[in-house]
Amino acid sequence: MAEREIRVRFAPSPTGPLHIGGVRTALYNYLFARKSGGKMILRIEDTDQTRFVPGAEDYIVESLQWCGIEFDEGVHVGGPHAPYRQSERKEMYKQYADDLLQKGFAYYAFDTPESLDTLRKDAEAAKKTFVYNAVTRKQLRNSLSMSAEEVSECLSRGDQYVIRILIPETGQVVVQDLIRGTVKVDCAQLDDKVLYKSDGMPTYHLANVVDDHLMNISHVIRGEEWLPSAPMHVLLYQYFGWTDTMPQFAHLPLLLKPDGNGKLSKRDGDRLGFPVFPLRWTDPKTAEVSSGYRESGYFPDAFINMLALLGWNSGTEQELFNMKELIQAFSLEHVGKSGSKFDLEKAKWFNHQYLLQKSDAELAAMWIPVLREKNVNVSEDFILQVIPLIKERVHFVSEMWDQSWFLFNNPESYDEAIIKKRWSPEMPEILRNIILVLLATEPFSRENLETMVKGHIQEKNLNMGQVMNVLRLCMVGSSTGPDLISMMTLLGKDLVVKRIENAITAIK
RNA sequence: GGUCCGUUCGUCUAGUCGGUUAGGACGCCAGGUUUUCAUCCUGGAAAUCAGGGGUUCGAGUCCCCUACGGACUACCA
Repeated sequence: MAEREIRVRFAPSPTGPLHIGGVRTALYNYLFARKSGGKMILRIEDTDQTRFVPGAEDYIVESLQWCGIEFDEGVHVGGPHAPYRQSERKEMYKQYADDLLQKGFAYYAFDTPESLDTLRKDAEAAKKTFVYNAVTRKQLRNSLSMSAEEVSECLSRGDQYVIRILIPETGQVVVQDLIRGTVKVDCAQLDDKVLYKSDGMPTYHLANVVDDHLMNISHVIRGEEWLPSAPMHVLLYQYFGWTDTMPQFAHLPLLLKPDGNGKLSKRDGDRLGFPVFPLRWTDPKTAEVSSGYRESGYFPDAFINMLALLGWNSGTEQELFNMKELIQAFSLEHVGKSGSKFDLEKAKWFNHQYLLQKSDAELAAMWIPVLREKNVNVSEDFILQVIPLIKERVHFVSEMWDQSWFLFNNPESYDEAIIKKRWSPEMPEILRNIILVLLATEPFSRENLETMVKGHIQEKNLNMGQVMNVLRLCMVGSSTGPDLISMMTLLGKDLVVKRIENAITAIK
């Protein structure tokens, strides 16, 4: 077969925010396209008008942009196959449905939704499943069971109708899946799905196949939930006579709930306390807010790295990949077959790794707005000195304040447990002597401080651990925090002395 | 219920040509460093490869069965 240009698409439905499973699908498409020098297309599948959610499309575009997933063609960037919104392609689909009708691969059906609903309920009551297929279609109201006159009468009268695919009574359909291998299904198991709805819109199945063909898509990489309908899609390609340009399929495994089983859903995030959406989303109807990775402080590259490894691996022991490296290393062959559970701890670890990779200046730029909000008015230079002291201790920029507030504000209380453990009646006297030493330390540099303070403690034969920890208590109010001497250097002589005096007065 | 897909440490996974002490990472535990905590370093526990049958000198790897899990089963995508 001749070399075919690689063209893949990500085709979400704007029915709400894109969840991380969708982002991962987009990512794998993107990596696959970039790896092979192919094109990446964003198509919006909005054929269901009843489920349209305002803002969802913009949300999808913004999310993907934040993730660094770029498109060569699509609803927001245009391209040779525009429009890329299926609602705007509405007029194009009818002719394809008609084509199928003409070839006898599809038929009109006049059953009302209510009548079908009743049939389904009856079947359910009899512990069976109603299927619109070879065994039932002759008993239903359609162009197969009705006379030609009756059909044209219904049509000219303007009766509501749908167009259904005609599944062969016998035979097999074979789907070649890049991830799952050969999947065979008996036609008898398939049902006559609606291709064209009574509102004049195609269903996913028709629109999807037609657009993939028209847009010359070479590979369909989508979620596993589409695997059961893939045989019908293959059949459609056969019916249209497009088998020689039919895309190759790859059905991705699902993202599962971290606890228990089942696929990850919006509710799980709320329940387990982690975002399932890339960006924060406010439901336009209910005003309900769902958290996002961006707002939770994840770096896009960390988020993408984490997501990429949920279902794919490089085959090596490398775990940290930037987008460039992901593109280089990606291959569908290394995509797993089984669903993977999201792991919050590992997601945090990834973010920590990326935070460590950022320069102090980058972190300062992200942190300063947070500090300003807390009315912290210190020089940028000071902030730049704080960052190296605390960056190793946090997963997120948002956690930096908790690790450093005492460098900006004096402690107002002192940990009782530490007082009990380290404080002694002679401590005020010892501290006063240390203040004297501090006052004599000139310049107040890290090196000087260290030799002066430690030298004094040794000289006076004091307990190093006790004094140092009390000094930390004076500075921080508790027993945690970065290196003591570094903190004291940063705080400066006046503040250090003041904090010791404060502590002496406060602790009795 | 039916159809299809799946099943290696708690979690993400390596393993793609049958011969490995079944490897790595997160998390967990211990020791070291840091006179604190975190980081970091070292080490450890952790998978009878879902179970059972085959095939084979030899099976996580091939075949069959069973179990369990999941997806789908709309004029939704």
